[in-house]
Amino acid sequence: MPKVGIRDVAKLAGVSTGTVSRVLNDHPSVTDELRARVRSIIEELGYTPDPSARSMRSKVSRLIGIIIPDLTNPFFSELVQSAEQAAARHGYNIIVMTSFDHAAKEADRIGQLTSRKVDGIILVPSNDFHALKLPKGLPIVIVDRLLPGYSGIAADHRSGVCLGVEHLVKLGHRRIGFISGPKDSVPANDRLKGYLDAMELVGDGRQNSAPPLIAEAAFDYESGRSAGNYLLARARHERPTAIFASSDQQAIGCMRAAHDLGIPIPAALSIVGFDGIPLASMTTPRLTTVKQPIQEIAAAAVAVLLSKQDAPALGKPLLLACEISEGETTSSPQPD
Amino acid sequence: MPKVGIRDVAKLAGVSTGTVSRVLNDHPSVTDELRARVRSIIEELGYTPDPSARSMRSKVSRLIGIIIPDLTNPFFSELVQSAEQAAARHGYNIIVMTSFDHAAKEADRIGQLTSRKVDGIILVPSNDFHALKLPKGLPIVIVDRLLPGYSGIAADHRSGVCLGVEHLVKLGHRRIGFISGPKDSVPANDRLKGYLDAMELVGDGRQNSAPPLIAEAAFDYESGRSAGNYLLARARHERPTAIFASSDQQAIGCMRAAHDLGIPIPAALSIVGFDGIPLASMTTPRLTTVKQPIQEIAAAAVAVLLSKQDAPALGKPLLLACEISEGETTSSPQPD
DNA sequence: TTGAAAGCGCTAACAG
DNA sequence: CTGTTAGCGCTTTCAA
Repeated sequence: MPKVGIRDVAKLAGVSTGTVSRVLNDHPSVTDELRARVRSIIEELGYTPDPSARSMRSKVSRLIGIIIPDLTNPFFSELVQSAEQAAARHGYNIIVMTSFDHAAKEADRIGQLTSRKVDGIILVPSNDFHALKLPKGLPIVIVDRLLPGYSGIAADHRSGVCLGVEHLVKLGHRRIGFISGPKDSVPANDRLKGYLDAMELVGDGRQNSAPPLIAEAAFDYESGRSAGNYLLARARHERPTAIFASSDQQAIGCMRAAHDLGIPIPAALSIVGFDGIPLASMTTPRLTTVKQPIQEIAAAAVAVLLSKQDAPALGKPLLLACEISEGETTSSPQPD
Repeated sequence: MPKVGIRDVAKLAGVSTGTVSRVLNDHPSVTDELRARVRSIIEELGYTPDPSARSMRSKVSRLIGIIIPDLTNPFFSELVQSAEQAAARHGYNIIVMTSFDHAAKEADRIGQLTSRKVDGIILVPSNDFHALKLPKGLPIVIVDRLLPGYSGIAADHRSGVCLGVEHLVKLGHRRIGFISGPKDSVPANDRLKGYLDAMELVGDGRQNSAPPLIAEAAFDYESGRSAGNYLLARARHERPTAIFASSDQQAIGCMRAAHDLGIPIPAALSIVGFDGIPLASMTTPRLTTVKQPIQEIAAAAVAVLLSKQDAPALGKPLLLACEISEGETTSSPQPD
């Protein structure tokens, strides 16, 4: 089968290759009649334009690159999946790359994507990221881990966490612990701010001399477990009656810590997580969590890229609202 | 900055574009001296060849497509990540696509990848997959869900499950329940065979009149939970003392079922899962599971593709060994 | 071993 | 509105 090219179509339709090309690209200046004829021939021949040739001439590859720190993280895999769907709706495909939170690898990947001539990049910056040198001319949108000085798209972590903590407050909790993320992470700090916002309204209900109710940790399970142990290993009257964790994985680790200490959930301890990954609904008991609008974030990122309005380098980030997903790890506190 | 092309390099090096091209492609017939000179100029100019132009002439895109049913499934996301790494080591990039277990979408995606001129496709076929019409000439390797009549690469599910069940047997279990996967799934059936293999050696220790110890289910959490309820909702003497689940998610669902029925794990019920996803080590108690060699599978798939030896259409599948990962959900059975 | 030159399949001026 | 034509940046004969 001698591969069918644009000239075959042109010949059979009795038009020039130029016209076929214009039909292909939905150029307005083609008679409806011709357009129809060409379309049917294309159909008949099963012709598909060669993307390389196209990209070479037009500087458009219909390819979007997405770089994330770790695909094993359910949050990111859902992000990628959502981006893939959004892109597919526009005839775009996705090249995925993993940076493993390694700035050098990340820079390399950006270079690869640039030379591949992708039409845009969705980037979740690595944590040890410092000087981002964005290849200019290439639209790039920062997602989730917003960088100070760059605009981007993310969930509104601050108000989301606030929402979750307020939920606990409404249930009657006052001594509410917080497991934060790594302190050099922008989203982690936003989440911390959300916690502080909420706590300011109610006071934290503990003596000034009492140990702090905030534990810093990485976002993973083990760190959450350690942080949970730290927060819970104290006398009952100064132990938090509820804990808000900055990630679902942390929350689940914290559940483990509580379990090992013989603290029943939610009877003696309420726990709320953050992220809303599938995992959250597979724990026993099911985790109450603040759900990030992952699909919306991905769709917005793709939309920005396709609209060619390369994200204004210093504009305001687009923040999307979270919502609470109630599970079985929250209840009113027991009287002391 | 006027983009640097191959002629710039050629000019500066005082050679022809042909020579530069040959250096780029490691063509043997270039003097070491020239090769060195050209290389240094390339370095100096920071020249990177245009993949589109390259691909157009040479029919090589350095792109690999990977189609999976669902990126949200941790098994697949790890597979994709591993493939990405393996590909990157060879200068290849990955285009991901999700089929959502939808045969039509899958066919469409295969078409897209074909017209993108990817150098190969890694395919985890959708479940409602029937007639796969593989575009010939395009290397494609079937992974995980092997298709009868096609060769491919997968974990050795059968012997893996056998391993897990034998582990239970060694602990002293005889009444071992099994949660199978959907019956039209090849891997699910392989896993079932592994269970039967192992049980044949020991007998299943139940009266012939007793209800069967096998429950069919989808691979997800909720299905595992239902199946667990089914297997456990019976009198103690005919209830299994151990359950092997065909997936970790099922196993976790089953843990939930046991919990709700007040059956302590592992004291009154041992559970073993299958897959070895990160999730398995985040449950309380930690899940004992049979781990698939995901990285090896991905690496092998990429290797097959790059070696251009398009997987022999009817050859024998390559089966990679699983290993057991011991958690806290298994122990010897309590005496009745 | 190297250079010269002919395209790969398509798009985008430029005419008409 | 449509046809003609000149390349896009590279690889690859074909000669030298």
